[in-house]
Amino acid sequence: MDALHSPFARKLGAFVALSEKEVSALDRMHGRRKVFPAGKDMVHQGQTDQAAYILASGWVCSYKILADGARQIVDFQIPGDFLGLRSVLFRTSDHNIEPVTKVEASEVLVSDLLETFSETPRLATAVLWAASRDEAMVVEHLVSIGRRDAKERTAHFLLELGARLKLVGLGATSGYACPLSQYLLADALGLSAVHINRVLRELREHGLVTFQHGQVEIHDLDGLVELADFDKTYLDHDGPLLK
Amino acid sequence: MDALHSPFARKLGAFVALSEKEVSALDRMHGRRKVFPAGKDMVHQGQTDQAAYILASGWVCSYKILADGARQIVDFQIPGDFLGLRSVLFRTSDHNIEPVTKVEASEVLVSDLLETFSETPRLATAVLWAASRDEAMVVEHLVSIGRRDAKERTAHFLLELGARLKLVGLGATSGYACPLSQYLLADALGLSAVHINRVLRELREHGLVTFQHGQVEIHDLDGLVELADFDKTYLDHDGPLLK
DNA sequence: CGAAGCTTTGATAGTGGTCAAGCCATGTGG
DNA sequence: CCACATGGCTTGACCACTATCAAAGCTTCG
Repeated sequence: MDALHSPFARKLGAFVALSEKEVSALDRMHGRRKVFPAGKDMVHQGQTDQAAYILASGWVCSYKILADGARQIVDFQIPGDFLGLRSVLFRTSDHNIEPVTKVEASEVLVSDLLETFSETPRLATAVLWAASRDEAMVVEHLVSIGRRDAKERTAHFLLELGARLKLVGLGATSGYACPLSQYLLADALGLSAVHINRVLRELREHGLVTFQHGQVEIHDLDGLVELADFDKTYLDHDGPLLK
Repeated sequence: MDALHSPFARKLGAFVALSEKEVSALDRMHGRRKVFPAGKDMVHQGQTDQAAYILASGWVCSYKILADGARQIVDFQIPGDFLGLRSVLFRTSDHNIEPVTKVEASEVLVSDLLETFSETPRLATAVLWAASRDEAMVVEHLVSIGRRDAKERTAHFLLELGARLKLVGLGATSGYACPLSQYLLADALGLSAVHINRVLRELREHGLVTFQHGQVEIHDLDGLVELADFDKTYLDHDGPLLK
């Protein structure tokens, strides 16, 4: 597989223009490749010593369960995303990770990671840039749940997901394939599955987006962006930010 | 001032047992001290090149404003907390920072920070540990807003704040001084100020907590912890985790 | 073919928002 | 020293958004 077309390289390439040397350093960072079946937790709350992974294919979600059984999904990870970078460095995991689909992921050893960073510092910048973007997304997610109503929140979510997928070559501004059930959407957006269903219908009836049969089709990008108060700079990644 | 009693040293000391050498290295990291008046933004969304600070006294909040004027507070920072660590390293700030009270903060130069880290690596561990805890708190905040009702959410918030304050010597498990208005609480918890008021009354009437005249008094810790589904390990920091 | 999971829709109810008004404390200016 | 303005707190009335409960249709899969 051409490394430049691996989701991870594509994503980092959007931040930092990568030389051949850097791309091959990226490759060497990947350890053993593992496969996880859908639905069976990869990591549990309180688990220690788990590895870090780079997602090669498939989607996973990170979530927490409350005492009353309610679940809140904090984030989804898609191909090219890092998994458990922070928990491997500093703490036992404080959340669960579950594959949404069948997942392929490369294990990353901390030692390899650090070595790569010291040899090719621009990669360190790129990885930290990506991590920082992930964090900003959690914050945006918090804002969404706190201050946007169900329709705005759903619109924002679908737009953001689209932007992320486009970055790794898995989607276009016109739409993308999305394996999430309405239950998963509900747990991510802090809503009930029933209500998500109604909201999706409304968005569809207003000619904004369609989400059916695992496919998101964006029919009115500007309308969605306005509804969601979406930061368009997320969408405009024509070239690397750092040459 | 005895450095061990500075909030920042106290906080890091809860993670890593600090030697005298490390404490003095911490001191040297502090740059010029600045004072900010309450209510006037220190940092705006989109601003670049702002400095990082360590809060010496006073409280600040980090927030975002939506197009319709709604505000979501992402986090409060209290003495001993780092401010803008991440945005100074990687990006223009994507949120605003406003002092809740008059604030004193020491500027931290990235160069000094990195130098300190390479000379006393255990401090790097401690700082990153603290940063990682802050991130975990944002996630917990997300979970709260997404899946806890107003009463649980408020209880959780007051407990967490208490735990954080205790860590830097500004509170006890029985209560603490808290300069937040009900409007600020509302914007942090994703509720309206009116509703916050009702919730606080309920919590008071149930004999759980009192929050009046800038003072939080915890009357029934166990009851609160159970109501909020609060992770008690936050509370139990008798000694450093890393000797 | 039956089971299981996901989607869809209706009916009902509750949590929390909005609007409005009054109260209290503080601070400022006359 | 009083009058007024300001900002925060408190309460009531009303209503909207979203949850919950229930049931039915659709797919997928063994």
